[in-house]
Amino acid sequence: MSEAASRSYWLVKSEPDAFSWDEQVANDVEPWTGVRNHQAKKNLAAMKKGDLAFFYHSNEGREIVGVVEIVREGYPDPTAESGSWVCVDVKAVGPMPRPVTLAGIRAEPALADLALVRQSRLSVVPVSPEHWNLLCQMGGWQN
DNA sequence: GCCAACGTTGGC
DNA sequence: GCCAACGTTGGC
Repeated sequence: MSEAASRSYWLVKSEPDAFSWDEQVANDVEPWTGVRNHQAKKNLAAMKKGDLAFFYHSNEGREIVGVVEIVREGYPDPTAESGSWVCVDVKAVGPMPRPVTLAGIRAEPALADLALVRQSRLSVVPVSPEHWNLLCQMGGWQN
């Protein structure tokens, strides 16, 4: 059983005005806080150390700009007073050689059922290994 | 700037 | 428990 076989893949969104890829790179490791949606919380809670996620710029850019690794699994979000929300820590792995735009994703029939496309408002979504590999190819990312 | 999708709130 | 009103997200 290799590590890759047990690894899960995700996509997390951030508005570059609020928190950009450049800031992620500068900070290296960053707590992914502020998620206040139950479906997104469920996805955060399911993340395991070593999982990888695409870093997507929503609103401005609308493209996958980098890859991050989950370095700390779900724990109570310190920015939530109730203590009932979840965050993880993510570490910058590297930038997409060629950012994958939303337009490019929509133009690819094989990605029609990607959660990013189907549930456009959800900020933390799972990515299947098949979709991950295809998106990596499109972005010139060496797995 | 507009609008569609969707989650939340509050009246009944 | 239903549903209309409203707020937010995010694409275009």
